[in-house]
Amino acid sequence: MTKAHNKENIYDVIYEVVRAIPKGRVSSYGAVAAAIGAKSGARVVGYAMNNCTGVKPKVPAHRVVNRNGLLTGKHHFETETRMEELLKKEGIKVKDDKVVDFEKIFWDPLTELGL
DNA sequence: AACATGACGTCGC
DNA sequence: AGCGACGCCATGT
Repeated sequence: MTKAHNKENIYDVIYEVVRAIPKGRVSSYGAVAAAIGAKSGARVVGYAMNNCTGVKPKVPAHRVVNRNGLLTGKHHFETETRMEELLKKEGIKVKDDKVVDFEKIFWDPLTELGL
C-alpha cells in the first residue's frame, strides 16, 4: 500500500493536472507526465490513474487517454463501457475505443496551464 | 536490495 | 502501415 500519510505524492500532482482538464477535452498520459516533470513517466501517470479509483475528489481519468487517443484504460473502470459513456456524455465522440478528433479536443496542460 | 509488472512512448523491422 | 522490442519512472512482492 502507499505511504498513506505522506504528503504531495507524485500522484497528487497528477490528479491535480487531470482534474484541470476541461469538460469536453482530453489529454494524454505523456502530456500529463510532462506537466508534472516526469516527461518519461507516462507509465507512472497510468499507475496513478489506477489508484485514483478511490481518490477524492473524483478524478476524470476517462479524459486521459494514450498518445493514440485510444481508451487503453477503459478496462480499469467500473465497466468497460463506462469510460466511453462518460466521454460521449461530455460531448466527446468515441469510435472503436478511440477518441474522435482527438487532436482537436486534445488538451495540453503544458500549453494551457502556461508551463 | 533485486526482480517483475504496468491505464505509455518511441524507435526499429 | 502494422507488429515487435526496448526504455522510462514508480509500485509491489
